[in-house]
Amino acid sequence: MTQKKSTEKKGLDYGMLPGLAGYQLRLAQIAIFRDFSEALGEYDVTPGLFGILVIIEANAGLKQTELARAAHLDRSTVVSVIDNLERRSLVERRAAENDRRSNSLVLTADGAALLKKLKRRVVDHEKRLVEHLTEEERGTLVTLLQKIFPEHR
Amino acid sequence: MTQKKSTEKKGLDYGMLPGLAGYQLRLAQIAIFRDFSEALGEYDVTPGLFGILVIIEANAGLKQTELARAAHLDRSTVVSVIDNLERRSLVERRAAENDRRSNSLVLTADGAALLKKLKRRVVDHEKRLVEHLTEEERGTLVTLLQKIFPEHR
DNA sequence: TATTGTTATACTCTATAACTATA
DNA sequence: TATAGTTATAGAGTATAACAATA
Repeated sequence: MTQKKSTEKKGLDYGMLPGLAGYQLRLAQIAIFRDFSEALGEYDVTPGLFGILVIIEANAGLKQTELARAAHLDRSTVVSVIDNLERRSLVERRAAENDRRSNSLVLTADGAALLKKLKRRVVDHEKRLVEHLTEEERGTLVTLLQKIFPEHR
Repeated sequence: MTQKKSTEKKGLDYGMLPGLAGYQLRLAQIAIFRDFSEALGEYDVTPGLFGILVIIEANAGLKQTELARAAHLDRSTVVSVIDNLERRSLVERRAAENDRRSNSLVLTADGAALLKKLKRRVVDHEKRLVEHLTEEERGTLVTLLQKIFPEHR
């Protein structure tokens, strides 16, 4: 009931959707995923995988269950993710000290080298992403999002 | 290299992730999806399905291909989505006028009635979502997201 | 008993390619 | 030739449940 020019030919009416933060978040997510994949396409690394590599690098030796919690994944899902990264020689499962049930996850040299390249791409991607925003707006956006999901206390 | 208190026991280091708008968007998305599903759980409607119902309501008679473009889905994906909604008697495929290849999509009476209920839930969900934001911050957030993904020109 | 990693399995969402009927 | 919808198929990404080894 907001827009009147309906018989114009192309533009559909999105109803209440554009006013919903949840919907805008969803759209932004889609745009981001596509640009991210394009930017890192040749390396076959999704946003999720990138995040996992960063977390392993920043917490060398962490256990699979810890990674699961950090990445909001089930333990069983982490198994296949690490299988994947280990197959590609980016990550290694090491025997953990003190607990023979656990694995300690570390980046291999290859993994660390790749991550370095990925980070540069991601920074470029991030710039593209917010290129229509001023530096201040970008900061505001991150702050507002953190308020919605206060994970990093 | 930003945080120092690493041996504290629980809190992992997220490296560069928290500063990335793309990452915060991703986290917010996860939180939203979970709360949305919980809010509409008994109706078995995802954020995506909700959006599709809204678009069909706001553009009664639109064709499947038009819906595909609007919802960023492939034509073939729309087929199963509409199969699903039609099976649940929420949407109807009608013969389109002027073109016997196309279907015209409309909400059924049941679909319209359900959507009315869903909208109330979604408004509540949205309130919860942004409850840590002021009204002004909420407006700012939507505006900033629209700038990232300027779909609604 | 509880926890870690694993397996087997399945479900959702999505896309690609080839087909059909119309245009 | 081109387009609308469909089918068959496949691939991510994810979860649940049950299990063996270890705590």
